[in-house]
Amino acid sequence: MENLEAVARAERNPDQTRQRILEAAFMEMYRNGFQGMRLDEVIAATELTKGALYHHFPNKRALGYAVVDEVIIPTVEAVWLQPLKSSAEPLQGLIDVIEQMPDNEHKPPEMIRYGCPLNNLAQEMSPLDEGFRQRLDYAFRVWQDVIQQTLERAQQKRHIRAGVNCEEVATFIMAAMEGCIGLAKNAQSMERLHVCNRGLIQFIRSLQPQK
Amino acid sequence: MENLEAVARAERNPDQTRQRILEAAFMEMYRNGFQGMRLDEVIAATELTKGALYHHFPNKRALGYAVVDEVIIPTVEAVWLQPLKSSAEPLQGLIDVIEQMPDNEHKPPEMIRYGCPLNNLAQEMSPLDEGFRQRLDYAFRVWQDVIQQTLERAQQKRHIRAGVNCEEVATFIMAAMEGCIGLAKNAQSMERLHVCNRGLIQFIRSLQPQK
DNA sequence: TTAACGACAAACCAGTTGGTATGTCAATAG
DNA sequence: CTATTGACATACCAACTGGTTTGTCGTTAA
Repeated sequence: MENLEAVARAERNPDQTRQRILEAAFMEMYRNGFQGMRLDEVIAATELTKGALYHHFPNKRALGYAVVDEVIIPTVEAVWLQPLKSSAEPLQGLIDVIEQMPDNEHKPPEMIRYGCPLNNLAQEMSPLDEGFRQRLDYAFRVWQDVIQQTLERAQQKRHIRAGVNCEEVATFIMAAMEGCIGLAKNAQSMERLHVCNRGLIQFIRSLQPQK
Repeated sequence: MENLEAVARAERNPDQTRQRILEAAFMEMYRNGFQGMRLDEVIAATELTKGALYHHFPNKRALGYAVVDEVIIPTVEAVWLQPLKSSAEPLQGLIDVIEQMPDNEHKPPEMIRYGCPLNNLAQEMSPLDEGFRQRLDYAFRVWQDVIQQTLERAQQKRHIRAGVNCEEVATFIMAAMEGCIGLAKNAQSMERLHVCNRGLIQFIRSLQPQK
């Protein structure tokens, strides 16, 4: 009785099944893009069936949206935003996040090989699908806000000059980070990521007051 | 006789046919990515047939490679590199190129809507196909070299500090440019491109000697 | 004059893809 | 005890997609 229930619970757990689908779909989208993701591959990875997938998601697009909302955005928040929010030294915290970028989130090769999941999807889908675009734009704006707040904290501590336009600079830093990752991904070179990041850090340091 | 030849030449011009295919394929790839490009759409745009397409290109991938080699790379050279090479004032020339970015190459909306053809393809294909990756990596390196040479000229003219590492900075500038375009594309906002570009120009100005 | 060839056209094909219709089965409500 | 429902499984399909085969026709070389 107990045993049977346990088995049944293990085999039939809708929330867990849904989560497995989301994670498999994320990996497929990360590697092949949304258009390149094949539902058959998601099914194979989850060891489920097409019926199961279409029970949880009405179509491919809805699955893609759910991956953005429930996987990508929470991951960005956890990996990029949380460390910034919680750093006591805002400017150094920002530099630390950039320097630790390659080690973060996924194993190092993953990031060099496939780039940033958020930006990948944005570049692929934003001209093609307004639903994707809006979701990804939201993610970028949240991210930018956190960078901006970090810069403003640094400004209050006199770690960067008073004349610096924090909103403008935050926009640029975020764009530059994505640019660095993209370039390193195309070169398939960790060295290139480091070189590029050093340029970015040099920019951030240039915001400091001249002694 | 003359007339017949002229008609025949107009209707049967292999080089021109090939070029028409390349241009139509480029537009399809620019809008939908390589994987998203449908050969049927290329055929429809050229008003040719599948037989004609496969007469000029052995398969889809070879067509994609040819688009990179014969359309994208020459365009990058003409639009981005030539102005830099020929500018008498290197540093201001670099800034001008960035400021005129939205107007350049294609009509303004085109660039905001679909981004940079080179970077789009790089982000989509570099993890999936080594042939694409190498071609696009070559394009990025040529581009970077030109920026680096421009910076070195500026350095000789004492327009930027002697201590600046021109290779590192060139890498970063190129990455940041792509990042700015990508961000603006996701936001579908020209204003955002300008904001982001101002950050980049601020960085370039920070390389100047302090007075 | 004719055989070969280059440049395409038309028709066709096999594999893949997103999506659907139907069936099964255990849990739960009444 | 039974009807219903949620959570899947199985089988299937129409549309599409890259690619191939075969055919046409004007030009060119021998």
